[in-house]
Amino acid sequence: MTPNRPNSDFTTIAYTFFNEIAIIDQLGRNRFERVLPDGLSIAGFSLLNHFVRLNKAQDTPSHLAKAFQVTKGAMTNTIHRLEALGLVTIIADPNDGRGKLVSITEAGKAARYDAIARLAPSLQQLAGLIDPKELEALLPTLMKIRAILDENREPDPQS
Amino acid sequence: MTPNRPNSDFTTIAYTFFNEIAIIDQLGRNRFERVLPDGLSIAGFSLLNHFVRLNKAQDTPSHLAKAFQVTKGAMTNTIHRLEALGLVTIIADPNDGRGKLVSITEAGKAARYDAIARLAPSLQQLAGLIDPKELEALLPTLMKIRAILDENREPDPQS
DNA sequence: CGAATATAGTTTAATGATAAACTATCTGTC
DNA sequence: GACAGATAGTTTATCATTAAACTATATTCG
Repeated sequence: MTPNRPNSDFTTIAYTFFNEIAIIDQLGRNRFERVLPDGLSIAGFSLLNHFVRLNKAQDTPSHLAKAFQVTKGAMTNTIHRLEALGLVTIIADPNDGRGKLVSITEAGKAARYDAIARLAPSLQQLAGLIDPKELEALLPTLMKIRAILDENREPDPQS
Repeated sequence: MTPNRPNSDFTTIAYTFFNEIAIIDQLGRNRFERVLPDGLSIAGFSLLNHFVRLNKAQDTPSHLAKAFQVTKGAMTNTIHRLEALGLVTIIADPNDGRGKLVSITEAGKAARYDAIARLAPSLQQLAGLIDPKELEALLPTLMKIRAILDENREPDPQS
């Protein structure tokens, strides 16, 4: 694709790689979204899942934004939507006048559980079509690449 | 993550996989966007690149939408933006009153070439950090997964 | 202490995308 | 040849996101 220049090999591989990644992301996202209960986005589900998986009682918006690598504005939006659905609560941080503390509610835990249950058939189908070993074999390299991209982005996203 | 249920192995692997994919997509996209000339989006660049790589003189919006797996509305938007920049032309299809034909302009080819040149340093950096062989080794499985997801989505996106 | 700076969160404008409704044209079939 | 249905493209409303400007509170240090 790129006119004669060194590393045009790498260029082609990288281009193909990112292209496949983008399409898989799109298809995976789409498949997931279709199945999520009304009003719950992937971002919202991920946040609920974060609380349950890490067994966290509370977390700050700014820490959440960093954990999910989105801007503070995006996190404000996600949290407020979840709050409107009654799936999280937001309180002022008693120890820091600037901060807030987000907690998952019982309804939030239930919504997460429900979302996982709804997701099951879709995953079941995939499990029959993709060899889990083959999928698993990709993970170490993907994680390595992710870490490299993460460490080497130009400036940080607005933080 | 999922309460005791068969295939919870696969569930965990799939969850991790899609999570890594999403982050890599986001970071890769971001890295790419920063470097693109003003007003040119990844979608726009991909379109220009499509014309040059496949050496196509013309293509229809609907074919392009299918090729890139986006909705017709998204393609309308992408094409109109490129047209506003003078990078493509849009004419009525003489053989089909419903259709249009999109062509890349000389300015469009130049913009694509320029974008690739701007991208080079970023790729150069990555080439030094990621083993091309390791990256390449991922491609067959990624492509297989992409094909499986593609063939097995519930309904087609609005087509 | 007080001023400069950093950090937490919100808001605004813009982007690229989707889904769905809509218009216009084409195609097949009775 | 007409009508039902398919197909091409646009438009509208909505979404999740970013970047940047903004407010408010904390922290650091001279």
